[in-house]
Amino acid sequence: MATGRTHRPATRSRGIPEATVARLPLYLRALTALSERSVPTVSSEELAAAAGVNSAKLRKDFSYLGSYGTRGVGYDVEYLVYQISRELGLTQDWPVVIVGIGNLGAALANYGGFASRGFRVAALIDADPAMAGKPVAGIPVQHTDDLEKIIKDNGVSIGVIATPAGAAQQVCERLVAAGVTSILNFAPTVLSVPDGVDVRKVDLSIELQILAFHEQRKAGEEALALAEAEAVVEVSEESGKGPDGDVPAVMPA
Amino acid sequence: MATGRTHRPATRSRGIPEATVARLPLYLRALTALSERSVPTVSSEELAAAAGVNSAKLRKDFSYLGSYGTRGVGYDVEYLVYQISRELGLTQDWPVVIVGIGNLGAALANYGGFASRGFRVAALIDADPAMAGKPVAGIPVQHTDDLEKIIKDNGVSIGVIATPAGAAQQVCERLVAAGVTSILNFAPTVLSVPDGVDVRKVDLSIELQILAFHEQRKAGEEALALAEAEAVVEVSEESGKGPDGDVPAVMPA
DNA sequence: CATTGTGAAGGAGTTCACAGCA
DNA sequence: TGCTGTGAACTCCTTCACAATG
Repeated sequence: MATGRTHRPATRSRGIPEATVARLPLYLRALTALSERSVPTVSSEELAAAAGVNSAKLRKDFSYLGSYGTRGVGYDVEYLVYQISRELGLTQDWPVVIVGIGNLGAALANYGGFASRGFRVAALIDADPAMAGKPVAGIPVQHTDDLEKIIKDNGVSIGVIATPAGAAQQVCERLVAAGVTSILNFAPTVLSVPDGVDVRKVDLSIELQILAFHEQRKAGEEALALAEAEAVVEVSEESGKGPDGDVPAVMPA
Repeated sequence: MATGRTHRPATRSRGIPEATVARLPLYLRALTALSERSVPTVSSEELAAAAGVNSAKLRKDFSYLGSYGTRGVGYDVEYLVYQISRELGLTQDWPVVIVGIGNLGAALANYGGFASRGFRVAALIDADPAMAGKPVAGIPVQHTDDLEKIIKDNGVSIGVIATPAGAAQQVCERLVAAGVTSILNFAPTVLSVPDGVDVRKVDLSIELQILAFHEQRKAGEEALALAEAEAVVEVSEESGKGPDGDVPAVMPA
């Protein structure tokens, strides 16, 4: 779901599957918790439970990184933390800019987990001149006019867009032009970017809509189960196409 | 990625693939924009471009809903908006509660796109007694003590968790016990829930870590490309196992 | 002998390419 | 003629089940 376009066939890269990459942060979090409790080793079964995945999947995921476990014993927690951190590129420091310091942008700036793992909020940028200079989460907000300079001066390659939908594409283009190659988009828009730029999106309303779909389905199944229990099987199983009996031919607004 | 566990084999349900469900909101958004510009019909090619997917995929997705297009012409915008809305369950109203009114919770409460499509913030809940009664986004915050009553009085089935990680699992359990069956989790924790409850998670730091992985890979490829360009092919292609030459045998903190 | 690491089977999602239809 | 709808091929991911092994 991440980028859509894969980067390139990659000259015999040790291709870690995208699905695996997406789970590594989950494992890392679980491992970090174990590490803080000074647990020395952990089995695939235990770790899988903590991360909310199945153990075969976890073992296969780890097998892409190398053979870091010990048969009969499990995995060394500290060592795995290090290996996964390195694989994810968290042993280096990633300066990040957040563009759009509204409610959400401010919340992101204040988010603690940010700094914890290799990420550092290098700058906050907003288009509102009234915001300029005002500190948010201890960092002074800078004006959009200086975006390019800020990116370059700080060597930023990861940008977070938390602007209104209307501004997102333009901000995105400026970020990319200034050298950003990874974007985390909170604006409800599809961003188009050149090849080689990664975009991930976080979209509240999409998530809610997906939940609503399942919620509705549950209600439907409940009703169905009830009907079946009552053995009142009178469902006319044969509508031309659309799986659905009473739909207006034209929509009612 | 949503729930992990599928709901049940479903008595001959018209199984819309999960991947398709996850794209329907995207199509809906693009269609809504077209609708607002009074565009009457749209081809799979155009709509796919607007939604950022490929047209074959879009056509296959729509084929799961039914045959709503016209060959040689395209899709009727208004009709599709209605069909997708209905499929997603957006023709009804979904009361939602947000638990945890910190920076993020407040940002979510203020988020406009919320109300736009079938969702209504029925209540805001926080554990801090000092917050009680204080209005956020025009809605008075209520105390966690009343959580169960609030859920039941409002017939809430979708809950949003925006608490700190430590509180999330407990809040989740109370929500579920009170009747919530869909949860959108912003806390950086794995929630465990009984069967039949859907959880979707939104996790900033996971997204950033995934971006960092790709970012690091880009840097590596760049270096590789450079090396190749200089034709200095002196890569010793044979390290026992771990795809990596200089790793400390034990991690350095 | 408990637990990893992994071939092989199975399933889900994507893309191709073209038949079918307005 | 132009565009949809879809079987079939393909790629990616997950799960099974067991041989390998510290």
